[in-house]
Amino acid sequence: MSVRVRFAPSPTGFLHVGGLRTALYNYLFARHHNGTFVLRIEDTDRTRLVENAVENLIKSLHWAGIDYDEGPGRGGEYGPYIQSERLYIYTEYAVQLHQRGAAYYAFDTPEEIDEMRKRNPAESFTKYDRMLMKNELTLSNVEVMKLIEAGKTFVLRLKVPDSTTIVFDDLIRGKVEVTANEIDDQVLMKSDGFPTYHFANVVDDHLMKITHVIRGEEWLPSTPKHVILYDAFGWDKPLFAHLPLLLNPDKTKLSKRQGSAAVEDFASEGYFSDAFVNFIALLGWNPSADREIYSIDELIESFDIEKVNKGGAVFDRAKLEWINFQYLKQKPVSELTDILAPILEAKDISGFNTEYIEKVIDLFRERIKLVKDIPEIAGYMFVPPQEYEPDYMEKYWKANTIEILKPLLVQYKATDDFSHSALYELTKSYIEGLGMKLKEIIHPIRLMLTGKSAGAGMFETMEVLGKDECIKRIEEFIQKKELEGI
RNA sequence: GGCCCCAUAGACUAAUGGUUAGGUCAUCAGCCUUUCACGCUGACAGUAGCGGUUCGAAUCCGCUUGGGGUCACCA
Repeated sequence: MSVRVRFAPSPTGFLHVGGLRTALYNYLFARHHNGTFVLRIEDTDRTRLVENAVENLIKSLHWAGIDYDEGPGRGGEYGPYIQSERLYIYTEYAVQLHQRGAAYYAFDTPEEIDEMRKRNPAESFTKYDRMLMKNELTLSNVEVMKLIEAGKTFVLRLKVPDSTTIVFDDLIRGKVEVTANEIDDQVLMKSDGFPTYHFANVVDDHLMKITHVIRGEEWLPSTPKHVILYDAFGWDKPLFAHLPLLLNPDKTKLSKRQGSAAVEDFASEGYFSDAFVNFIALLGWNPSADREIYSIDELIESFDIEKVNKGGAVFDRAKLEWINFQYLKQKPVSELTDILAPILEAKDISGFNTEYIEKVIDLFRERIKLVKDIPEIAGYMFVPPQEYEPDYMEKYWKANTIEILKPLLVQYKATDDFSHSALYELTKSYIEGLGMKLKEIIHPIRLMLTGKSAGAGMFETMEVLGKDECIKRIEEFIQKKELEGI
């Protein structure tokens, strides 16, 4: 039987990083087994619907390079893939489940249920008390009919079997056991006619022939309810695999409160999607541990759901940045230019051709974390420095600096070869001829050209900046200094 | 609190009964040097605790401790 897995997010906002990891593992599993990866939208909570959430979800998945075989916008023979379009299906199966005696109708109002829960505040577990509430088990058939005819709303509840033990196998955790007494009579169909997650997810996974349910660990406690449903319908169960959670630095479930948890934020911050996926993949699983950088094909090739860790993994930004940097070093410069160009444009920096931008990128790619850092760290490559670091000035600008510089400037003007190696030779022989060290002149030059103490190699920077620009900046700086001197 | 899950250094992980417990990030130090980075070299640092099984335990079992998840007409 061929493998079929699904990613089933609810469209309540943006794709969560944890959601992306779940999607990724499903994707890796499907591709590894030449199976099918389904995207299903679980939008059965009408109170939490968010505009454009589905589009955002798909956009983020697309950014990450995770493509699905069946789902919204793509079709497939088990559609529709949006649960709100499948209501007639759930209704049908709800009736069937009721006929099998595995579920019952209940007429309690939310207030009555609240009251029931408050009745035993000391109780550690406030299960729906099926024998004390208003439902089919406590009312006569006549009373039930009356309530329905009176237009009273009702829900369908799962009739959890008494005193049995629910057992299921988890691919990652092994055998999990829960006694049925601990399980609540879960609402399956809400009074608005929509199914709850628990019901819709079981019906859909069955109808969509899902073979492996790979989802976050937060679903582990409700899995016994799902198992009861499969058994009540007499359906084969899929295999379950509950992934460890992604954690905040304080070990709680990864949330937006502690830094970013939305995939699109990382995209807009400028992380590379392949680097991000690489990083996420290694949170909870590692193909071998002898290296950190893996292509998506390598991840697919070696993915093994049974080797996924059980414990939660802290999302560590420092490691993300390091991995992103490894990709940054390797990327073709054209790809980086495509990223930088619009950023420059947004900052009203224009008039630079691609060739120049590429040179700037190569000069700085090992000095930045993200491409978007370039305008900040290397703004002087595009606009002459507006200010000069006082400390740096203090340290390297001496009373005689201008006198030393002037003859050198003449030589710079005279040379036709403004390559970094030629500049190096020229400068070095000049300064050593004065009995000085190279660094004694490099710092003043850096100051005049960039205003900053930190930057790329000086002569490399000069080469990229170009002869005209360098001379212009030096002359203007000297002029200004001399004016100040008067 | 009940139930469930989990536990290798600050973080991510490897080692599925036999290794001086390996790698990576972070941190620290040194080297390189033209500043900042990169790079290179090295260092620090771990099997939560206690019992048991075994010739032998990070690995299997139990207890304790710690952490997390979950207990809705949310997913």
